[in-house]
Amino acid sequence: MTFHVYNTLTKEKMPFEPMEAGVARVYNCGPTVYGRPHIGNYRSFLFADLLRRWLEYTGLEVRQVMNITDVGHLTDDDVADSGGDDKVEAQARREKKDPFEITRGYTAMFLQDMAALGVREPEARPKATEYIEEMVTMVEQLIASGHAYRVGGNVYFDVSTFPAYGRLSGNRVEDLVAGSRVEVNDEKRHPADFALWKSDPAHLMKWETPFGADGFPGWHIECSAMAKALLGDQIDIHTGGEDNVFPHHECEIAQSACANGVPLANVWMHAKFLQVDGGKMSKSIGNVYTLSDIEERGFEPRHLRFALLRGHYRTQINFTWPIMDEIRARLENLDEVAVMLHRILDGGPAAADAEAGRALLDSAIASFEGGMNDDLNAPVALAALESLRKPLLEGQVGAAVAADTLAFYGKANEVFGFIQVDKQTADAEIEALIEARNAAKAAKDWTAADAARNQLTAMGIELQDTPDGVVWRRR
RNA sequence: GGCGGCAUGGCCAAGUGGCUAAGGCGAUGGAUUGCAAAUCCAUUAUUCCCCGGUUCGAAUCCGGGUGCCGCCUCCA
Repeated sequence: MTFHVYNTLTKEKMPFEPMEAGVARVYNCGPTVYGRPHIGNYRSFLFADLLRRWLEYTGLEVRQVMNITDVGHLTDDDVADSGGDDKVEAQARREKKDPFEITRGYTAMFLQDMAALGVREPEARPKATEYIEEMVTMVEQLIASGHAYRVGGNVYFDVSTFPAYGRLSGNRVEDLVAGSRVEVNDEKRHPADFALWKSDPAHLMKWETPFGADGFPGWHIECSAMAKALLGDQIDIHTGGEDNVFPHHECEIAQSACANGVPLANVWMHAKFLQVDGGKMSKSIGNVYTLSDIEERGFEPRHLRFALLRGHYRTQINFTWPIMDEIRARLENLDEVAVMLHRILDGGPAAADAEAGRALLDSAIASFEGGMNDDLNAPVALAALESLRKPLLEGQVGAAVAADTLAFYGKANEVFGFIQVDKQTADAEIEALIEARNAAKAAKDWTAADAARNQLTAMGIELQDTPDGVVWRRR
């Protein structure tokens, strides 16, 4: 089975076929760095990471680009004289800092969180401020080809020149006008036209361009320009959160297609929003969590990674603390699968027949790959990994199969990235305590034996007394 | 007002026309244990939000209702 992906543009699952054999070009819409990213943001970035890792698993070279938006989008595009109210500048005023300091600081925070969550570095993380020239070039092209028009220092895209506008989101231009709640902007020929470039002397982040001395880019042009600069006119997959569908991606599609003459992306994939406590997360409820909040509650970043990848990316999933507790328990069990496999490879008890369990492994692999190939069905793939545990506990796995299982488990974890697959080694202190307890047990000195065990428990070491002696694992 | 998504056991989460509705977490009883933990055995949805309909047959399709969520306005 080949990898099938759901394409928001066609509303269908289709086999994924990269334009260039063996290479997938992927662009992910990244964060606007005006604040600390929260667990909702993480979900869509983790989805992008999962996609990239699965493409790699299938043998493709992945050329992945995720932008960093360090120019604030306007909070209100329709008011021409918006007074420079953009999110980055608003935050800068709140913190009494230079807007460039703001974006630098939050970019660093974002990258730190991504690293902690085990997100692989994309090929490039372009910053919008470093591609102003490319944006200007694209805007000029759009003007020259009649898809955009200037009104003073402002430039707007003319949606009437792109009939497919609205296809991605299912919006019709007429409805957009009817549903518009914002003031009519007299400058625009059509209310649905969107800004490519704006000018405002009061703006702090501004650039001198052919459109004026005090300009800054519109909402959507940066992604079109950066995708083109780094991946080419046409790419395989473009991803983002579901909120990006409209207007952001709809506008990208229009301006890129009109500037480049080819469709921007063949496949558009969108991750659903994360809910918290069964609803929208909100600052007033106080459940807009960041990675630090997760860690303060005693969880590791990989627990959150698991929690956010546990559901299919196109279904809305919920985040609650009890769910995190469940995740912790599940992850301990997944870790233990690796522990048990290492134990067998080190000569521990295994099924007499070295090939025992082969069929179980084969079906787990088939189920894992089948799940992921079906539009990244992570729950099915995870179930396949969890199904490996029982045969191991029951001693149904032979030495040869254990070796192959461990190899597969490692590969599978290259995709999920939250399981402890490497062998857990004991240090001298742990060995000594285990020895001390064994000795105390032999002498029936239960107080001393329990003291040693409690000490190990405090160190996160769980002892398991088996008929073959004591074994341990980290918890 | 316009457009769209989702609703499966105590919890999480697959399944989208046909074997006994995956898998996990948890719970209860028993075994085991110096006591625990871990483990093993057994039990834990005759049923898939509600009401109709289509069909030999539906959790899966259609109509209506209810609830939650999203987009249309910055947002992953």
